[in-house]
Amino acid sequence: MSNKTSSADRIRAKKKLFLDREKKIIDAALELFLEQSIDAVTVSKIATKAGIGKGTVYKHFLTKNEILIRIMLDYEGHIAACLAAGIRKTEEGVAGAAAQSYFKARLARPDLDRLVQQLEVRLAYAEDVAEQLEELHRIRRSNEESLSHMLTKQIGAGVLEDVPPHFHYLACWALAQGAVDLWYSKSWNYNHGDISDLMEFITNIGVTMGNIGQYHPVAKGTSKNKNSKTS
Amino acid sequence: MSNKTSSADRIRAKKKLFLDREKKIIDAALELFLEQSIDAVTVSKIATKAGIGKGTVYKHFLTKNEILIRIMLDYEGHIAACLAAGIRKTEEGVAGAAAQSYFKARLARPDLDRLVQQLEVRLAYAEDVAEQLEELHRIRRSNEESLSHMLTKQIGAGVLEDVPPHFHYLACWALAQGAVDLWYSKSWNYNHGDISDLMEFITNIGVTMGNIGQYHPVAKGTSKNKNSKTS
Amino acid sequence: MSNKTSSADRIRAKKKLFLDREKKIIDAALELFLEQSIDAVTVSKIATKAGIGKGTVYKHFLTKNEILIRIMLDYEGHIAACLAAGIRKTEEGVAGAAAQSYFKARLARPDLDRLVQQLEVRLAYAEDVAEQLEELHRIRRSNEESLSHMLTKQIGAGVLEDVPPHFHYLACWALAQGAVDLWYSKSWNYNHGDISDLMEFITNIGVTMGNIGQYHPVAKGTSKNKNSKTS
Amino acid sequence: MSNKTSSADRIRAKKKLFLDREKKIIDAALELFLEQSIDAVTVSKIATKAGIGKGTVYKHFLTKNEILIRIMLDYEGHIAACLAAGIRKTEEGVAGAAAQSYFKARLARPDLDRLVQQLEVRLAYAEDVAEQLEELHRIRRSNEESLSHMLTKQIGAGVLEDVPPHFHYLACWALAQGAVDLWYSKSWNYNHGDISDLMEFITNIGVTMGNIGQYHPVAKGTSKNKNSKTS
DNA sequence: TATGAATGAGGCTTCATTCAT
DNA sequence: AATGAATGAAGCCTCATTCAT
Repeated sequence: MSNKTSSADRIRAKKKLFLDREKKIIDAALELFLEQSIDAVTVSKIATKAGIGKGTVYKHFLTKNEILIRIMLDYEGHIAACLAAGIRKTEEGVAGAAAQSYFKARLARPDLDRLVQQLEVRLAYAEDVAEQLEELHRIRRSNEESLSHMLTKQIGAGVLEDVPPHFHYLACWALAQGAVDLWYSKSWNYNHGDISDLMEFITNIGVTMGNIGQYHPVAKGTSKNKNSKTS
Repeated sequence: MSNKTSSADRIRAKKKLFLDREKKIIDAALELFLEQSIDAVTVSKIATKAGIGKGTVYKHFLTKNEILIRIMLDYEGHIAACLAAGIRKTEEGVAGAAAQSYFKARLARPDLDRLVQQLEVRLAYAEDVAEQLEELHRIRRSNEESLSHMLTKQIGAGVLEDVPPHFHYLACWALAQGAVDLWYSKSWNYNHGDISDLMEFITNIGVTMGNIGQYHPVAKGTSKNKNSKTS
Repeated sequence: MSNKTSSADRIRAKKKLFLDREKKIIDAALELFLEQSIDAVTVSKIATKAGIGKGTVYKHFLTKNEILIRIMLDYEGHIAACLAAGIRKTEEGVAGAAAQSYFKARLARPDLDRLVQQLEVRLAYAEDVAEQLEELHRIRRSNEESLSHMLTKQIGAGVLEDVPPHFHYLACWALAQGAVDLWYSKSWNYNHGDISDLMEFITNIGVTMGNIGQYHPVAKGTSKNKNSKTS
Repeated sequence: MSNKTSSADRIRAKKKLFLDREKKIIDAALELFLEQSIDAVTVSKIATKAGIGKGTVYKHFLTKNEILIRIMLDYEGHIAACLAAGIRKTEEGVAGAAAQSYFKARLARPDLDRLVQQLEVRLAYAEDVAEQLEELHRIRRSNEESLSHMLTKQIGAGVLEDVPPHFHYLACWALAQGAVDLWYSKSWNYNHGDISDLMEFITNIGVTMGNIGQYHPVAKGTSKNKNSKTS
């Protein structure tokens, strides 16, 4: 009997080892993607960084693209969960909680968020992961119904402008998307010391965009203009 | 004398032919980039599509990357010009003209705009075009001063929220960026029939974001909700 | 335990196989270089001749130039060793042993020697192997000190002409270099049947050049002039 | 009649122009070959340096190789002439004049001499200039008969060692060849300030190699060893 | 089961030569 | 006659994937 137990243990241990290795691969890939050009990341490098052999990588992922898609799925799952939580809060009465959560989630790791955007572009035409890519979109859309329901209510309440409800969340998505791009854009002179204030400013816009009625600019420490007229 | 003239003519004709060929290459590249994955576009394919030999491409561009950067520079120059025109209008009193122009310009050819975004990512680490990439950023920044000046005035006038002026145009940039992404995103269920209304909605947000005071939702035909409560 | 042993054995066998393949590549390259123009030898041809895939070559050598440099280093190492042995003999009292050894070594495989000379010219401006090229020169110079020491002694003893010691070995080097060129020169009418006698004649000069005092022409069977006046 | 004359003049002028241009091409090629790697010299560069169009080059030379061979033939013709003059002097009684002239000629422009050596290697397998290459060898051999005749006499006189006469001039050729290589070799530590003394030393060896009887080391200023025992 | 050597398709680029003007 | 744009063969190298050990 102890034999059986130890055998089961061994199997379990092996499984754990296998899963650990999978995570190692993902992490290694992620690290590499974030520190260098995407094209520069080869399967070889990933394997080396993960501390395993190149062949082993293919025991876990059928193709290189599957590693990429896996990173994307993991990330989008996380974002979707955050959004879902935000939606729940909104439904419980906290106005703007959904957008707030969404922005916060996406701006928490802008580097990773941007990476996922870029990976998506690479894989757009990849046939070997077309199905998983569809899964990715499904995850993104997973909250659409709740969002629509929520927004329709708010439109009905006169809080939000009366446009098709998806206009609201799509605009919100667009702004978040752009905010992430902005974070890493080399095109602007702005002082990067401002970055969190800037993101707060943008988040605030995202939370209130489409709102009807008085716009409430303020926000705690956003204004850094000493001699502002409103102060 | 007629000899001289015809000789000059001939040279001029040759130069024109040469420049035409350059445009042909760019156009061929563009067409291919827009219809398939960027990695799938090879110099060979470009040459074939342009109806010329592979070697000829290298008479016009030092490297493949120079073709890409050229596409980008051409485009960004156009955008910058549109923005500059908008800024002028704003300064002449047309409120929101700058943002309006900017959004219009970028959403006029969202496919091209998106391509340029993607090309930029590819070239981020390319050493052979580092300088031209810097030039690209210079073009983008070329209007920053005018923008800052204009926005500072509007902040002073109490029209815009009192934050560092660049917050305003960066937020605007972010939203435009995201709007373009949205256009081609496959992640959403929304009816693409809506697309121009949606973009108008977003543009409207872009034009008024950061504005203080009453938000004016309407816009001509934006609302398509037949049984909206406000109607 | 047998398991461990066999595992270690397997690893060792693998390593040997790998090194064997390296030798195969070198040999294939060598064979090709010796039978056709250097420019005509492509990596593809080398791989084919070695019976392996093109990509495999790059598992062993970072660039094509590294194959060339490797051939050169191997050869120069051998020559330097021969010279070193000759120097030792000279120091033990065998007059002229160093020069003798040197000539013998270089003329043992004049084709290979000449190839190395030519490869060096090709690589003179190659940036990717600049360092290894320096190593090559280091190998060549590795015996300079011993040579200088030895020659200084002989100059002191009045055996050699009193010029800076390096004059002697450089002259010797030059003659050897030229002798190799001569071997394969197509410019001369001389009967190639003579070749070894000719080389012996030259070697003899090399061994005695710079010697003071009676020159001893003879040498065993060098003279083939039947009706020479001195006979 | 003046018409005819001017027409003839014009033709003559044209011919001169044509020949001038040919020289320009050769000179440009030469200059380039001497200042950079041989492979780096393209027909384009030659044309540019010569100040003419690429196509024009092909009006003068059928292929690129013909330019190379032309450089070689010009040079070898010069060397052969120098040697011929030396031979004449020797026959007039000046001992060693032939070898002396030969060494002097080849060491006058060691860079050019070396270039020709290298070009020869490149063209060894070139089919398009095989014939001209043969011509090159013919030039080199053009003095063989005189040399043989001269040397046979000296052997008969007991001045030179009794070996086939070509042994003597081949050995001499080899040393000259090697001396040129030595000039540009990067493999040696010797002080390049010595170079002309070194070459004089080698020339001296070349002139006396194969001589029977007392070796006369000296030579005017060759010895730089202050405390030499023979002084 | 893990490994990493082997593979070869395919990308970018160069340059001698041609030929229409 | 002079030109230089056009050409495309051919070279080097990369890397995702396979497979024997």
